[in-house]
Amino acid sequence: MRLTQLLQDHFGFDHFRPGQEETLKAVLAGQDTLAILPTGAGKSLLYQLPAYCLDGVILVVSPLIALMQDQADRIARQGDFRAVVLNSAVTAADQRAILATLGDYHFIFTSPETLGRGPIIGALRQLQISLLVIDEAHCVSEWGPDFRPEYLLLKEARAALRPSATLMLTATAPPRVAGDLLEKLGFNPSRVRTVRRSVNRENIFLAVKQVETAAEKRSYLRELLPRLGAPGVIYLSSRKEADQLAAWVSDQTGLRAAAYHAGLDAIGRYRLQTQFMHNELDLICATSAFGMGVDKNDLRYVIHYHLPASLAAYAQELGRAGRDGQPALALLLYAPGDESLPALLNQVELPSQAVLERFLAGKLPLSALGERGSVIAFYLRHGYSPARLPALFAAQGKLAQQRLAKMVGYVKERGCRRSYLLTAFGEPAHPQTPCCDCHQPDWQPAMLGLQPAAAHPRLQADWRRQLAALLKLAPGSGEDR
DNA sequence: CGAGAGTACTATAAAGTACTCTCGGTGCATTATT
Repeated sequence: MRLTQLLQDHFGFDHFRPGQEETLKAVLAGQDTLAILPTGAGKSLLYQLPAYCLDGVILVVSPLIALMQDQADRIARQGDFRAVVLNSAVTAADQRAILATLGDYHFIFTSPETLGRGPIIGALRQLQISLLVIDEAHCVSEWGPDFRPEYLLLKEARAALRPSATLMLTATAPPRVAGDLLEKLGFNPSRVRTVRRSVNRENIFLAVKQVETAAEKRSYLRELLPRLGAPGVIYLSSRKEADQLAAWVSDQTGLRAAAYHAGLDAIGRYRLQTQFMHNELDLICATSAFGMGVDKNDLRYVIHYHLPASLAAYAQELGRAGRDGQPALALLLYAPGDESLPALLNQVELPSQAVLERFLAGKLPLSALGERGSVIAFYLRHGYSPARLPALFAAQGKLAQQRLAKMVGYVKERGCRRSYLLTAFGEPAHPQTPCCDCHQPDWQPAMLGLQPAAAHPRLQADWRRQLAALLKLAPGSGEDR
């Protein structure tokens, strides 16, 4: 078989991983394809290998510019192809030079925002795009109108570029998200080939711990974390609380913890990721900023201190545990009322129907709407008729509500969490052993095969005093607060 | 929206009350007026 030959010759593998061959065949036959494959399934191969068969440029749209250069470098290092990056990190002079010689490249990596800007589409239109790749395609649905609206302009970009085929890649997309993203990209879903592998991760035990207060969450963690092993991740929905929890965990358990969120600058992020990769940290307390591009396959647990806004987001985040196939734990801590924060964020991020009506009636200037005003302005600037806006935002708001309800349903589930998750993703229920806390309410880390973390030289809890001694300061004189 | 922190007030001073304020996530892209 020719594909397998290419795989051997250029990548050194004997066999495709599940879903890869089916996706490649569809793409090479010119079919628009949505590939929903779990993490670690080798997604970049899905657009690298076609380069050996197709003439023309492969255009990859990806959400994080921080990862683009790395992706391009990796392809260039493999040898046979020229890859280039176009985004705001590229100087204007370099951009001009690249645009003038765009035909020399086999791979072009860019962001939806850059793609949506004038001259680049024009230059790309002169080329034959053999494959348009939309990486992390669930972002089209999740980041829809409010967060990164340029994702909705991909529909027009695709129409303008007329690629021979489009390949959409994601690790998690329940049927509703899949349908929504296809629609937002202007596809007729029935004419798109969907390759879907199960979201089930058999080595991950699923559990929810219901408590009454935040204090109970902490005392539970103090008891649990030392028995879980390392490394692990705790997700929170606020930066401040991530900072606080990291400090508290370090103090209370001696585990080496740090906080990761968008408040860190690029250097701080890089430093933390590197330390974590080298196992110089036991756990990271993170917001949703942590994830994409984190390539650590030995996470023993993913704990959610707060409720994610959707089951898709939860599946994405918990799926980062146990990529090595070894036992891992996905635990969600829940206190009554935890759903109010995601509910609020859902509500706040979109202009309300009442506000929209008053704006459309000319009774409210955009300038009075703050950030929501700029979202409205964005769509008007891009040719959306004002009359379409209420429906666009109403649909998004409803979708967000429904997603959150599914997430709450997971917490309340009594029968089998795994089956709940699977059915939400359109798969048959499938309990297993070990499975989840519904079947094993008295589960313990050791029963799951999780071992306590190796002890590391404990950080001195009273470093302040030690430092004072070192500096020969009188006790207390160095104290702030 | 609504919880929790912070401030002002009172007027023996201290501590309690009422109030106002702040926050609550993700990342592209930024290029200029008095």
